[in-house]
Amino acid sequence: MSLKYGMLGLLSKWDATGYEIKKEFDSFMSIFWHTHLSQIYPELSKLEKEKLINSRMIPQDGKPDKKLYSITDEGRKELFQWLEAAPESPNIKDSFLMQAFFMDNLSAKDVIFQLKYYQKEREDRLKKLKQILYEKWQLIKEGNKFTTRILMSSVVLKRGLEQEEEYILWCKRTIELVESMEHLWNVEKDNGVATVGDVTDLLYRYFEVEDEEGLKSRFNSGDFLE
Amino acid sequence: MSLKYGMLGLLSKWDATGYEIKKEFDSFMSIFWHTHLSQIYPELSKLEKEKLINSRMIPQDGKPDKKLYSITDEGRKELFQWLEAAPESPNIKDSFLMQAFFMDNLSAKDVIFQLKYYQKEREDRLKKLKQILYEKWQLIKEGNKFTTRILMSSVVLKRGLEQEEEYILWCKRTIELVESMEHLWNVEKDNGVATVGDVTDLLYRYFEVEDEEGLKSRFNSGDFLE
DNA sequence: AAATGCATGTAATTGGTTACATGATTTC
DNA sequence: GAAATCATGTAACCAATTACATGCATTT
Repeated sequence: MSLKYGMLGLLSKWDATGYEIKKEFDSFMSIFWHTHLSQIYPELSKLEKEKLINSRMIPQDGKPDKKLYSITDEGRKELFQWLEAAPESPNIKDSFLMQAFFMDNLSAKDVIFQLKYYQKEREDRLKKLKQILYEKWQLIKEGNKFTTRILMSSVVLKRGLEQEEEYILWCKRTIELVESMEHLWNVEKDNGVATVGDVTDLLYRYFEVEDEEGLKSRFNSGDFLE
Repeated sequence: MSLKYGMLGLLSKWDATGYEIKKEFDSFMSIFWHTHLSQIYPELSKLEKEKLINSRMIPQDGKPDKKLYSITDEGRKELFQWLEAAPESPNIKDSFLMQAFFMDNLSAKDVIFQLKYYQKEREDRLKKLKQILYEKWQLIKEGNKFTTRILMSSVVLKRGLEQEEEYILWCKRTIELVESMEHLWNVEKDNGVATVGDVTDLLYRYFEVEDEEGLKSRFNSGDFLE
């Protein structure tokens, strides 16, 4: 349902072709969404049928003709209605975390390998983000105008950066933890048991608490009765 | 594609019915996935046809009969293959961030309202998570066994907590920033302009940097040539 | 010569959501 | 008396991905 509004949102700023919309989804908007050309084109046709946007053909030389879309007044109205509507409650789908959740089936070495691999993926994402944002920052400084548009892009970008940085940090800390608990895998292989006491110090450090009380207050927000 | 493995993963730990699987997705696994009963039941039938799981009917009194599923050796094999496979690159879909990205179309007051609303959603999620985790922690302490299974759940849970806490913090900081920049909306209404210089101090604080150099080094990781 | 970019789309398939359908028991 | 819990499913629909299809210009 959100793709529609992402497209209307873009077209509320500039006229664009499907191809250009896709590029925007691949750069800045990759912070919060991703889609395919084969989804964009039918969606554009649909929005045009609903009269939320309209199009005109632009002939080009040396390049294929393009179909430039503009938002209509009805389109703007529908966009604003969505912006004012109650935000959807988050429904996260993080397939890597799902994988990690079941990685006790792997050897410690393999777990670390997967974590390092994924850390790199996130680092690449962060690098790409920073590149996009550095370019935007140069443009903003040149124009020397600070608008609400720039403000709202900036806060979203901040979230994007944070998200990547935090995930990378988690990967690093988790790799360290698994390394320091590698013996757990051997203990289990020999049908032995490790007690909770054996690992409390490592756990406290990982959860960034001082002691049992810290862990308790981290898990227990003190308002169970709701 | 991941739902399949989430279900196989669960069934690799305990036998379960569709209804029980759903409950697990609604509690701990809500950190990284969500689904519906109407997706789980057909998926179970499909997995049984593929011989990755099998089922037996359990009659109950006072409650409807239930269909208990177990994983097969082939199912385990396919699960392990997935665990060893290269993690998918993240494809985030965050409809609230998309909304926020276009909120320059709203008044500052409305932006703040939406941010506060969403902050509360995230706070509720965090509270729920903490509750689940506190209960798990009690169980772990009682059992006094620390296994690789508990380790991998713990690291995933850490990520879940972090994610919520960071998002809430971002909401708070962004509300503050928008409040302190409310004048931008009035400036634009009067067709005026605010210069970048007018807001640099606020931006530095928001991006947690000291000065232009800090901002630059935050955006520019120094490795553009890749 | 091969790959990438520009530019548009369709078709087939899979994945996910909402609505519908049933029915007993327990809790508020 | 109403709502929630337990328990299973189907049907319809919408969203998203992968594969297919074309073709010229530019870059490697």
